[in-house]
Amino acid sequence: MTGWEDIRAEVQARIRSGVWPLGSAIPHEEDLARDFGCARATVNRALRALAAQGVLERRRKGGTRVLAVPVRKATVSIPVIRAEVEATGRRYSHQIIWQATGQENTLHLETLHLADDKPYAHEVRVLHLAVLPPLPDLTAISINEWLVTTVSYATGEIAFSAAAADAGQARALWVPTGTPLFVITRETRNAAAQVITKVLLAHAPGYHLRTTM
Amino acid sequence: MTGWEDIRAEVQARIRSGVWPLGSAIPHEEDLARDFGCARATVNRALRALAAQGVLERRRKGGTRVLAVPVRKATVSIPVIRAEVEATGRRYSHQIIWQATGQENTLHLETLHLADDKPYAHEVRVLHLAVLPPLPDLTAISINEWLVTTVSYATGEIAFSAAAADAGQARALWVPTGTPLFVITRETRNAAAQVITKVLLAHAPGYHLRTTM
DNA sequence: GAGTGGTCTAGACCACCAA
DNA sequence: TGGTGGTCTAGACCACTCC
Repeated sequence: MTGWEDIRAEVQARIRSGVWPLGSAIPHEEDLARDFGCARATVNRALRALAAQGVLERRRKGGTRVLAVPVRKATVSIPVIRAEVEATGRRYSHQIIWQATGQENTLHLETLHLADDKPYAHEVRVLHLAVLPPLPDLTAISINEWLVTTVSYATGEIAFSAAAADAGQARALWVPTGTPLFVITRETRNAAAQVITKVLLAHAPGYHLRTTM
Repeated sequence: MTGWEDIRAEVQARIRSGVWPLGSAIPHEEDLARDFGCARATVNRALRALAAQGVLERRRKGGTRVLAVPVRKATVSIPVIRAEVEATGRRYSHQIIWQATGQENTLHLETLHLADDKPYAHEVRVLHLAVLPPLPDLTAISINEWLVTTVSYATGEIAFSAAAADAGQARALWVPTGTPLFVITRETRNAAAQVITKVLLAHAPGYHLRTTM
């Protein structure tokens, strides 16, 4: 009857109804546990979930407060491109358009990802070889997929934007220069905060990145 | 010494090193708890976190297995536009460009969001009035912000894409027709799965949606 | 049906940080 | 420095599913 999901819903209801206004502090876990007639751990689970959603802000000693500015948070999946293509029933392939070694032991790679032999996404990547194991044969497995399965879990930043196709992207994706492209840029670092790779991925027109709230 | 984060790291290490190959099943929580010398709840917390990350797949009775295709998951914040603008130190304002009532008790709204009086984003929205409380004065508070603070937590779908500016967007955002725009479309439903609102939000050039992994 | 993850409890200790 | 959230434990019951 009083699962942590129920408590999450009840807390949300109290915020929405104004019992706990935006920006205000809410009672401590122990008080809430007594109110709801459950263990503190159950309250804790509910409040942690709300904090992860962006509804609450929690601080040791500072207590829990309702965020003054509600923020919707959505989780987006960044799949391996091969899986993304095959999920739509198409055949995946990729071509290395160009590669060169750069300064500081880096490898620059320009790759075209295809779905049923039609351009799907154009990728420009810089790899920092010093912080990576020896590379595999990149014609057999895309660098994208190899990194995900090989490198230990890493942190990084992602940015999504729209940009006009430059000459290289236009040629690779069979579109006129200036065509709007959905662009994902990523910078990935290993556990020691060393940059592993930087990527700029431009998707062919029609691409949508979908998620649910 | 053996916190749930340590266990998560250890499980990830075993997956990465091939002890537990992609697609394979891993031991039950109880076994792992004995191995790691901790309570089952601690293992559970770690494995749940990995499942949320997209590393593991868990099913009652079916056990836990390593996903065959690793998926990176990133959480993006969808802020209220006013807060988003003010976070950059600029002054927020908005204008209702056009509105009209449509079929089935709907309200169509075209809004321009501004930062320091320069176009920031162009919004086209359909509201289903039957499932909403009476609307406020929309010149005082943007519909965006009112919905977030008023409507009970809702589910919905979001999609990100790139599109060429149409005539209306171009006029509102002071850009030529055809300019690449970052577009967010949203469909929000209430707890009864009734559609509350649909939005198409086109951002002025230069917009980036950022997040971390 | 039975095995596995999902969750709750009551108690405890700890880490952090605002007062 | 004391209060608050973060976490761990040992045990228990439950719900979902695969067999």
